[in-house]
Amino acid sequence: MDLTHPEGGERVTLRDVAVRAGVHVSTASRVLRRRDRGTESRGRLSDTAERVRRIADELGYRPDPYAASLRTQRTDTFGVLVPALTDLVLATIYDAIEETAKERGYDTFVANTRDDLEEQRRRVDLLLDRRVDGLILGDARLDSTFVDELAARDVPFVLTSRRHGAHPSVTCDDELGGRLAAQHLLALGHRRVAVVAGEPYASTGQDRTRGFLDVCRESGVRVPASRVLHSRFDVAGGRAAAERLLAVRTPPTAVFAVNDFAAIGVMGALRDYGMRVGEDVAVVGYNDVPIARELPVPLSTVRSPLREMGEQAVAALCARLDGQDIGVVRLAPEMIRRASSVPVRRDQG
Amino acid sequence: MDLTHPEGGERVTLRDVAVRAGVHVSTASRVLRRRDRGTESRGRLSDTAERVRRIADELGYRPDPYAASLRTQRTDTFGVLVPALTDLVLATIYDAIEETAKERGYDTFVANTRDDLEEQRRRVDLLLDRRVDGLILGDARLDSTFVDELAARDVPFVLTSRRHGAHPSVTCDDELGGRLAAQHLLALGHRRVAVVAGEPYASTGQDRTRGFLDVCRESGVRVPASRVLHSRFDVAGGRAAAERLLAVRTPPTAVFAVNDFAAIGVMGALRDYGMRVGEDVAVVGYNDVPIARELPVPLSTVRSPLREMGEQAVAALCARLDGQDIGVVRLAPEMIRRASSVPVRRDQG
DNA sequence: GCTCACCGTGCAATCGATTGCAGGAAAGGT
DNA sequence: ACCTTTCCTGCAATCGATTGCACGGTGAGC
Repeated sequence: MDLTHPEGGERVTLRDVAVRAGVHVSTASRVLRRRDRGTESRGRLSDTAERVRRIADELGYRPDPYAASLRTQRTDTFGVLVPALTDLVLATIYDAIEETAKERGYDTFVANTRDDLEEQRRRVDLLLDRRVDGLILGDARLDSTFVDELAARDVPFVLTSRRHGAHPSVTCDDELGGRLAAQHLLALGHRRVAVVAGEPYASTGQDRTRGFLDVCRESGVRVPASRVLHSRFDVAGGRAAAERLLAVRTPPTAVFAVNDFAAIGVMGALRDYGMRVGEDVAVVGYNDVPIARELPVPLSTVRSPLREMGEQAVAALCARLDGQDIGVVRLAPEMIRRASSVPVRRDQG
Repeated sequence: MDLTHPEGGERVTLRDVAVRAGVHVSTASRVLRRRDRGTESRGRLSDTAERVRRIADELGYRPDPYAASLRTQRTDTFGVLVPALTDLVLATIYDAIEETAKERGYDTFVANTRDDLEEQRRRVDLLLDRRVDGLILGDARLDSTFVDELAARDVPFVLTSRRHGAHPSVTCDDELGGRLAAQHLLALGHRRVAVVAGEPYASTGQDRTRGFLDVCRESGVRVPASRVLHSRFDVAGGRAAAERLLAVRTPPTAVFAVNDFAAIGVMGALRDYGMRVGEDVAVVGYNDVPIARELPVPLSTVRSPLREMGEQAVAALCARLDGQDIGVVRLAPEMIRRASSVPVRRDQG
């Protein structure tokens, strides 16, 4: 067996490379470290450097990132917190975060917090134990001072998906998104409208709902509190809210759900009540996830730039680590009209 | 300011605790390390131990996991590879993996490989650089020898979602699942059936398709090759395949898609061709993701125990690290009947 | 009262890298 | 030809923990 190139056995360390190349380990470190910097173009390599690199390649040397961080006090990793990866919205944002971070030389650690305050604290502590260089939080809650505490502790972080006060964040302009939805439904002639508003502690639901209601008010359309219901952001949540909305004498002719999955739940409830989506009740969602357009009744929705949010969140965190000051970034939403929302019928009055 | 308890400043190290407690750092290490073992019950603590613990708590000491792994050569972390976290099926499995791993004292690193062979190699190397104690692969490809190579390198791993030869794996019994789908559709009287078969390199799609076709053959129902189409596992993939299936003189009366999202894509295509799901063409999916039952036409599907797969995959990997031999585990699927598949009509014959 | 075992503690090496400092060689300037 | 600058390299300390070894004290056993 070829003991000089251990495959499944012991790892090749910098020392192995150095010994083999007949140089000191510090020399080997410098040579290999420079390579990473990419400043290759500046002049030819010395013989030694050439040799060290060749041997490192031959031996399949891979530096131990932990040993390096121990010394440098940097880990080149980010921690990412999400309420749940099974939520396609957050999964998409995380996907973009991971990809962008990698391009910039960072690895990421994700953690699910199930929107639980205790879990949020625990997971952040675990991530900080792992010496992450910064955090991206996708689960900020308006009813918690946790992000304020983080800021006070000087932990570098950026919020995404949900914003929180003046803390650095990259989100969709949800208030505008809510306004677009309202303008759309009102333009179709709907006057008896309802909102499936999401969790009260999430800025997403709150802002979308506020924008929506603001436009209604400005247009003189009254929306009683009984037609604005909080809900979970998933299918079951939308369904539960819709069941309450429909169990009245004059149900709404249009429902704005602040999340596509909740909107799908609303559609399910409508079906069970014998009502046709679009024809009997208009439904508008939020985010424009890929299935929205393929549903048996394609879902009208407000598109939010999910991947862009992830990308910019990483950019913002990097900028922050560079000492720059990033503020609150809001990306533009776009109204997508589909078959689930059509003009109100006369008899729906 | 209270310099004895640095909040945002330098970290508290074991040395700080030791000095403060008036003991050697090794003593502090031993005391705190024993706590983790949980063998607390065995007798009262010595004064020293008591003091060290108290001080560690007061100072908010948190051990540096990297420094520890450097010495112990264990990281208590697993690496997890998935084709994409934006696929709810894999996200759900990962969610269970993460939770189970944490219960057993392991942190996890996830990586997306987009089902790309190059990326798969790269990401595994990065995970191994990070000294993960083991890998869980959710993206094994039948057209690649990568897992064979990993096995040859003695890297501890377990496959999930997709199996590969005799390598340790925890999957759904997909062949049985395919059989269930076929039995269901044939029992409804369908004879002109089609399969949206997923990617050819995934055991999931392959096994489900094989099971389905086996039952058809055993029942004397011929399924021409033109009605078995490969596809991506997402909505767009199902839609593309369905468009080809429907662009013929006598389209099938039933379609089995090996994935719920692909099934939703099929439903979208049917709608655009003016056909009604369930009434004109039966559709059966696979996995029973939560939206399946809330779709305007609820989707019949083969339920696979996704969370259980994740849990057992972790258990299997732990067992393997304990030196035990785990074989190929297949969990039972279940047929869920809903409105998207109804008895064939006379005129469809 | 003596011996042996055991427990608690300290010492120092170690894991695998990075980096400030210093010495020597080569290159460049006058 | 001499001095200065620059570059390359080696030495050794360091990051924050863990752990084998040795030593001293205490308690048990006879």
